[in-house]
Amino acid sequence: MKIVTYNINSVRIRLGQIKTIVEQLNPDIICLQETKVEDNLFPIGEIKSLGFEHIYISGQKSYNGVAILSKLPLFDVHSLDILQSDHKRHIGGRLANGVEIHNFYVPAGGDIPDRELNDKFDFKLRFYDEMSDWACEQKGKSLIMVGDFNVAPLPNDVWSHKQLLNIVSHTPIETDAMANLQKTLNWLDTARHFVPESEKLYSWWSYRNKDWEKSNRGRRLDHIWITPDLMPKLESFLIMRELRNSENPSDHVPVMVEIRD
DNA sequence: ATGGTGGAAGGTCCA
Repeated sequence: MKIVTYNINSVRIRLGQIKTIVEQLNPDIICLQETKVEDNLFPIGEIKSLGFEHIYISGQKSYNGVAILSKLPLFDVHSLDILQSDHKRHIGGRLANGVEIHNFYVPAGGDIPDRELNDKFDFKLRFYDEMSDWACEQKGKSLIMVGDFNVAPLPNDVWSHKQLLNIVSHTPIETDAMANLQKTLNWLDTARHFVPESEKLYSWWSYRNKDWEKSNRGRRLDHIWITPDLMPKLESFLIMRELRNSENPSDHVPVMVEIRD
């Protein structure tokens, strides 16, 4: 079973990228973030025609929005409202084999890395605390948690550890919050299971760099974590870097893991 | 200290 996570930054203008993902990876499940569309305007028909019979959406106008596109049915699908914000930032459900999939879009947190000066940064940190509380309640389950977590945890998850230590997404208070979440169920960061921590690894490059590939100032913001019981089933991992060069790309690229059924 | 780009909405916010 192949699972992809992709911050698509508007599902309606990037159906072509979904088609490319299907052609090149043929995933069973695609988890999207930042769909940026209300549910009644979601392009259900187009995505069904790409082979995803089961589509689960939790969208809102203009901002946020998550979706799970699946060839397999999910059960007890639900959308958590973390911090009662009305932001659509989670959708999850359970596969027939009992494994649960949870798709999160963690708040970006604004520009100023100070929770006193910046409400969005405070919101992000509280969101992580809520996720940790939620994870503690899931003890004993087989879980796959994916999404845009908006934190690059390790020194080689950013282009310059030193230069990003005070930049939102890589500050110690954020990487600590993420580490706390990771400790809750001893989550495995699948990317670093396959790619050693000594290697640079990114899933996002800003739109604001003239030549993203030449400057290569990336960050690894998109993650696929699993509970340790699933570790023996891991088959492969891929970051679909080339999609950053597609026509009209998202600033994120898809991240994929393959797990034996 | 600032601006660089993009999406959606719609005379601006969020990333």
